Amino acid sequence: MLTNSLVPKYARLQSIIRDDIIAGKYQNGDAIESENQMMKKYDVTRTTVRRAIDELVNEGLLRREQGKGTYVNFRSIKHNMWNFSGFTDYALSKSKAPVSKVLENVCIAKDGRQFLKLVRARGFLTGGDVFWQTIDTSLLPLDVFPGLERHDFSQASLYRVMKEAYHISPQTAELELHSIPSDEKIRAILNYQGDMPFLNVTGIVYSTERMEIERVDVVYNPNVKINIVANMM
Amino acid sequence: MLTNSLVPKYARLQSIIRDDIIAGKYQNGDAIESENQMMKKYDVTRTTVRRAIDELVNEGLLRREQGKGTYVNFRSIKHNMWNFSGFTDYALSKSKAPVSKVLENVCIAKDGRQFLKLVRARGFLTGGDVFWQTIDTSLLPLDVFPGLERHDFSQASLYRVMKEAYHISPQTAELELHSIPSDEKIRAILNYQGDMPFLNVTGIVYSTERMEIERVDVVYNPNVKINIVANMM
DNA sequence: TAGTGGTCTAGACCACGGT
DNA sequence: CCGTGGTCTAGACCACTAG
Repeated sequence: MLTNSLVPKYARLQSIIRDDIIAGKYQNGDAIESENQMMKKYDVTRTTVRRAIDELVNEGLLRREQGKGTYVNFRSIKHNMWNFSGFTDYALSKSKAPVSKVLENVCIAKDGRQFLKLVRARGFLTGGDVFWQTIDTSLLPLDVFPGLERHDFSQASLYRVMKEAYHISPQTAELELHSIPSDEKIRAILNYQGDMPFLNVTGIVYSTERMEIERVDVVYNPNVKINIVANMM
Repeated sequence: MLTNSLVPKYARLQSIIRDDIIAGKYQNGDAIESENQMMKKYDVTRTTVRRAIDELVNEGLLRREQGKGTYVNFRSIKHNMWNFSGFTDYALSKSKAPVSKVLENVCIAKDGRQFLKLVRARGFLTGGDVFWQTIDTSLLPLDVFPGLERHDFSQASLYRVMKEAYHISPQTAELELHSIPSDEKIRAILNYQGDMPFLNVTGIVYSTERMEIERVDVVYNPNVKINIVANMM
């Protein structure tokens, strides 16, 4: 059933199950086939079946119940993230497909300098659905990054372009945390149905040479878990 | 090394590794021991080692690189203007008079342990007026701090008591950020007139000996500026 | 080439839930 | 009782990285 290929078996099985769920083969709350059934059906070991299911549980699409079965679970997704090291790398490190939608991309003047204003919705693509995580607004000084406005940031990673095209790396961010009220525009962009207010982080990113390279403003989907580790000494 | 118990081996190994990271045995970016080394050291199979590491990768604390190793991934906050290094010291450093009002001070049981639950409003006294900054809820394990409930925390600094009476110092906090809706009770306690939602930080504080010494839940007055410096490399 | 992580097999025993 | 998911062993082969 699952013959050899470049992509691992567990990943292909994962896609098969996810497609079944998205296609509506199972309804929300339905039990999927048992691990034993899948072993035989796809001629793989239980380890491989479990790995495929593990990934889907992590995506939030499935839920296990010991002694009973594995159930379809359409609910909010939890991600641990602290995305100032770059959303793209974060997504890839979790084997998720990062998606960016450019909402605004203009050159503006501020404080006597020219900036590229870049507004993007960021999310993960999973089985045809996008789970929107953040709305990122970046102000990028064009005297530091001349020609930056010609990149397509729906595809390219901002920090990767900084490093590879300009040889500038972000090092430190000075940030300020806010809580902001629920807002219809934000809710629409993030496709967020709940009533919670939003977490908003603004600040300035500095390069290894202590140059100011970005002013950031990030609004997080309340479904995103944001964890940090603070040193107290 | 990992003898039988109720909690699975991979989870205990996971805790060991995480504690090592939090305790600073590895710096950010350091490679941890290889899977093979851990197999021998803890006398478990590679599957178990990998499971423990998988969980930590999922938490965002580790990152794997094929052919190279597994690296510590957390981004520590360099210095924080907020309360986790001690509200009292923070206030004094700003030449303000700290004020605490104890809202609740009870012993409770949770997870089979006894805790002191301490709820305090914290603020600055300026010209006869108090500007309330935060509402701190602390759960303090009484097996770690026997007799803690006899202190008067409207006067005493919690962290000072920890250090001086118990010789235990907070070192690291693992925190989660939330935005929570405006709430009449909170508004009343903080004497906050506006309509902004609140920033809420919850987490666990660890001592220099990697012991869990406090569970915190802090709600901030929206008038408070919360700044952090994040290291991105 | 030696060491690392990535995948996979073929078993085993356990705890839990429902019949 | 049987079937479910939860944990674990003891291997194997692979792809990748670095000296």
